[in-house]
Amino acid sequence: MDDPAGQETVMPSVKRQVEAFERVRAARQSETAEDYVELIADLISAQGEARLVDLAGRLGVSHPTASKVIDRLQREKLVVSRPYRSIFLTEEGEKLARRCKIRHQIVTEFLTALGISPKTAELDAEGVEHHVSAETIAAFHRFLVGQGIDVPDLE
Amino acid sequence: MDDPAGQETVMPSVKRQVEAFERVRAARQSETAEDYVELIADLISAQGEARLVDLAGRLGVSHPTASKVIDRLQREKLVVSRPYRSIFLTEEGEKLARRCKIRHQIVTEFLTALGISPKTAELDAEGVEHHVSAETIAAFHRFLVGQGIDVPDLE
DNA sequence: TGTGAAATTTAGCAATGGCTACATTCATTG
DNA sequence: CAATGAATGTAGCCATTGCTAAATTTCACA
Repeated sequence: MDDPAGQETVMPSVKRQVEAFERVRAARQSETAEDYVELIADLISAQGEARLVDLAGRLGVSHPTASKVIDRLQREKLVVSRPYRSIFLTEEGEKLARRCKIRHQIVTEFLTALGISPKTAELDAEGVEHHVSAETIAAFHRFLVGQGIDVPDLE
Repeated sequence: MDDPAGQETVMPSVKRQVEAFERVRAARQSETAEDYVELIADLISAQGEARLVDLAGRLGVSHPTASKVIDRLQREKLVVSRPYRSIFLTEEGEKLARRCKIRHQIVTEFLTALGISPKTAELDAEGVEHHVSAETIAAFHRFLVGQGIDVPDLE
């Protein structure tokens, strides 16, 4: 009983749809890590160090929650911290943070260039950034360059 | 110790950043519901009914997993199903599905119009769609219309 | 009509990320 | 140098969404 007569069925192939959902689930896995790592990098550059309180405060989350995530990131070698001390990024964490920051900027500027208000652009970018592929980022970048907007290079 | 001298600190305000992260967390809550509801609508329109197996198959997930999510959606009054029977949408579920489908289409067509390959556009749209605000959807829509591309109305 | 395969449900496990409440450590300052 | 308040850690709860394995129901067909 596939696609009964007279019905325009516009569904993606099972294979592609499964692939899409798998990618979304994978992104969900990395989203939290990316947000934390990016924030930690920002805090270090803004305040010289990243404390748990500030992280939790910026994320709008309780400190025990932030603490648990930091534990996970430490297990995943993205972050280092000693008890009661502030949080540092590993090499790998720094690399991830850099990539995320560039991607975040491109998405934000792209949305702004489309005529979206700065506030909405920032709010949406925070969610969208984790789901845009390299190809899409490249397209956003191309668009910005085409508009004569100066934007960080893609390495 | 805010913004030490000689350091260009480009961080959003705490308030806005918290708001952004809160919105992302809220979106995570609704993402699953939206994906399921949209899929159920598609399956019903394509095959006349939505069975658990097909749902799970399309999502790339085990059926017990899909079953648990359906339970939740039923608690949330988006879906109805009797034991061992196929799955239906409530009024509310149908409304949600319609909104999601339109949004999904606009995002996909927008990405495609930007020059992104159809495959990537579909893959990325699946993740992005849950994180674009009404304002951003409107901007995408405007862009498509500006390109002379025909696209469903925003109701 | 009976039976076996397919679909669904149920039980139970794990990881993640929320939370509150409480314990501990650090660091400032009186 | 001791005390107090802020920061951090720990324990334990919950919901969600993954999974596998096993029980149950439905249904089609021999």
